[in-house]
Amino acid sequence: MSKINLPKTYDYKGIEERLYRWWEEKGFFKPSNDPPQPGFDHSKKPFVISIPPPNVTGELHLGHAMFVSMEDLMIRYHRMKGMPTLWVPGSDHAGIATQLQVEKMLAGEGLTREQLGREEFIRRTWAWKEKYGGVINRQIRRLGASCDWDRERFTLDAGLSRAVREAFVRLYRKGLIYRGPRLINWSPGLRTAVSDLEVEYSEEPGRLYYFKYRLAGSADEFIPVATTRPETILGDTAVAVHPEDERYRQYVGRRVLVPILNRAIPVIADEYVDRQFGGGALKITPGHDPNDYQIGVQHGLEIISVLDEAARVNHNGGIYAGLDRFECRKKLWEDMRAAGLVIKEQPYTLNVPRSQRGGEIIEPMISTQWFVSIQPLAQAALEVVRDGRIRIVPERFSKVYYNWLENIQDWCISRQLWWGHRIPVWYCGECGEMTVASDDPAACAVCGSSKLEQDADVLDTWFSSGLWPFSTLGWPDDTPDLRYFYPTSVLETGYDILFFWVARMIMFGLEFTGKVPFHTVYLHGLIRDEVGQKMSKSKGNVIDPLVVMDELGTDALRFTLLVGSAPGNDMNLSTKKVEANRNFANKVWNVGRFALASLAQSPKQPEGEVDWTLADSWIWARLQQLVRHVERLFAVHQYGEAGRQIYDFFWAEFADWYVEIAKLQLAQGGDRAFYTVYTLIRVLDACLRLLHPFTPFVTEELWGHLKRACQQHSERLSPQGGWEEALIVARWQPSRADEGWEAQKIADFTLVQEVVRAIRNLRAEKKIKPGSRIPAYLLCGERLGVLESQRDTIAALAHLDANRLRLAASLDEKPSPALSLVVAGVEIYLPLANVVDRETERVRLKGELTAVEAQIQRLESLLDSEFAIKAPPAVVEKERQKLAIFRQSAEKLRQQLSGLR
RNA sequence: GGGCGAUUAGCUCAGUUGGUUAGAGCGCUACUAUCACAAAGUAGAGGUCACAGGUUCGAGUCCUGUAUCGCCCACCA
Repeated sequence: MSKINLPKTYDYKGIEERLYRWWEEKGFFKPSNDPPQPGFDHSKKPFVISIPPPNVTGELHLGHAMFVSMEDLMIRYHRMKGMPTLWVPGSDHAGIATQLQVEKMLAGEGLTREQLGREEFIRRTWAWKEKYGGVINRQIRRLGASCDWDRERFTLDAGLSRAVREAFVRLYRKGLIYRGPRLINWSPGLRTAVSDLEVEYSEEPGRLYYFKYRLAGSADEFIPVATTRPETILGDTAVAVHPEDERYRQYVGRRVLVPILNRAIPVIADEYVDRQFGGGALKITPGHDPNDYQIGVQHGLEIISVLDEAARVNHNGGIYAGLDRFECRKKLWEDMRAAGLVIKEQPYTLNVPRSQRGGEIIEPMISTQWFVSIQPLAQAALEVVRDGRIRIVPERFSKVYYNWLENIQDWCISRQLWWGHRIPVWYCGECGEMTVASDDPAACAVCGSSKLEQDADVLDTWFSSGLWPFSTLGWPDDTPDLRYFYPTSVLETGYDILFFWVARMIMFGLEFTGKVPFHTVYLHGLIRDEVGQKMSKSKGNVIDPLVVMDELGTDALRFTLLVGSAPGNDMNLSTKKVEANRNFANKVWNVGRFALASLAQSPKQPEGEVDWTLADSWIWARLQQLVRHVERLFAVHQYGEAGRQIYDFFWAEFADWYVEIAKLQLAQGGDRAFYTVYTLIRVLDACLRLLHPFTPFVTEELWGHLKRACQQHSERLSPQGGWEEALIVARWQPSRADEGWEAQKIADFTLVQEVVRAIRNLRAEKKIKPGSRIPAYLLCGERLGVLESQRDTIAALAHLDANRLRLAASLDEKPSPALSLVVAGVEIYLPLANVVDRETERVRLKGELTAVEAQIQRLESLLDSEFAIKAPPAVVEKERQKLAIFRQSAEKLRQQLSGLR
């Protein structure tokens, strides 16, 4: 092998960064057809993805690595297909997460945000964002993300803030946003409202407390009631019983006394009450329980809040005012026990609502907040998926989506935070009326007073994320980007944010642009550790993608994530898998080295006509099949399966077989060598194109070497249409239909493979010295022509002595003594007297014969059944042929057996 | 309570228009420093495709049911 200056192992270090910088500097990440550029053509259909904006506070984790890999795959594929592609990057201001982060930093300085004041706190948060906010997107670059960084957006930047205000004002004017007191989920630690989605329920051991609700004006009558949260007794405004419950019917309409407080409240009847549970009666706390709230509203009950914003008991709690909710629970229960009101308590499994963010226990509370009337939006969002204008992949998630939207509650969008989009509503100090405006108003819209104060709350982070696909393209302005790139093509993300984000984008997209924001939703699964557990710092099972990229290369990580699981299915990741794919990258690299070295020694031009070998034709035919499969799989979003097939073809067929045969063909020199190099180059080039969306770095690097070497060598080696500037912008390998000759070549080559494998197998079994050249007879029957033409190949691959290799249709006198075997109807004899033991051979051949006879029997009965009549003729014919070959084989095995005697 | 997914080799997983000998990687066994690659090569062992029915000429694949595990939604105090 001539010297080529490529290292023996693929060394991604250095290559990845260099290539990424080069791609970016060259502008390859920008759409090939860009509205601001001269020659822009509006009629060309673009392919567009909006990135799921990672939290600006974030550090790269495998979830990011997953979506970046998947989206970059789609983007690179469509770019190579020649579509103008745009991948809009950005990040999310992540209200709560960021605010907590900055507060933590301040705490280090002994400061609180209250001490700083709102304005200064926000200034500090921006400073923090400028300093650390770029980390996540630098990490995303390392994955090879080919986003148009010139279009990078941040949910809190000026343009997007304007979009948020505009959206709010439009919804408000349409009557779809309202403000009012409602029972909401309150996070006492964060001191803010959160939406239903931000509450997670966890099963935890707790207690169920039974106690007496005494009837007013009666010394001994009481109704037994059970609760899991005794402190809420302070806010009870009724006791409910089932209307048909004989035990308590008599009490309905009378009044009972709230323990300790001795407030008199009514006994009401409601069918909601489960007679079987607890004492069969239900205390009603409309101020602190969602179900009780419903009942309270229906019955016109008083609603009493007993907790303040830190979940301490407020003035309504009488003597308990000022106590923390859990202290109160204890104290009140003790007092009730002392008062003889306690019946019993028992262990009980609770479903505790906890904050998705801090993990603290959420309190349902009455609070004045802003809400979106979600019904009309949800209806529209349901329709577009039902009628197929948006397709969700995998399809099963459509059902989940429907189910959620059909049961959706109004969305609480106000948060009592400082970091975020401030609600564009001003309250007049004179007349008290609201002014809702997209631009800061100078005066009250009602009375004209300038004494205005803006609402202190900010919007839920997901409100701005919901606008992302179009706000990033310039909405509410009618920009060229918006006109050309919207609606986007695919929205790709994890199924865990289907509700948080995807559904809201669909609702907002339809509402504000009148169009679906994307046509396809592709949902990937979550990444877990080797044994299927969620990765978490406390478990210590976290795999850091940055470390993996450092140690095994970006391509290896990407390929693993892309090929490791089916769409929507979770994936268990282990570094073992990444190692295997690192090995694959290395395999690609080394096939490349081989091709380049071969090229260096090849004749410049052929002198005669093209004369393809069987191997040449075979690999080409198989490549065409592969390209067609990949094309079909991509069309149905089966990217993993496509990658797997490319992997298998590349390794098990191209590298293991074609490259080995190429070595023989190259040794022949002349035109044979030239056309072998040509085939190597063409197939390698095609594979690099197919692999590029999966493993962009190794393919680009190798392709660059290949291109330069070919250009120096010969015009004849250029791909059709010439060499493109870079693989990232090269044409996707076109798929073409078979021309008719392929099936036979594949069948012929498969026979060669079978013969070679059979001989190798027997050699290994008989412990014949590896590499030693041994004699052989091949009795080929009607296959003589094919095998004769592959004589040298077979001899070399099976380590036969070419001078003592004899091929014939048949022989009257069989070689003996000899090891013998039959494969696909071909008889093979290895006349090696020293290893032949007649008895062992007899046993071995008998075993073979039994196996073949079993197959014959199976096929005979199959072909004798209705199968022969009802199955498609082609399928039946295939089985007939198999049977014929098995019969041949059986016949020959019998001969061999008798020859042993 | 409702819904979804998974169940295939020792382990981790593919297997999407149903086609008759079920694949990969890792691990395992034997052999191999030969010249693209030892991060490799060659050969091999290893599976009643969770279970029970059904549809079909034919089921890992479609239907029904069961079991186990996991997830989502709802939230009976």
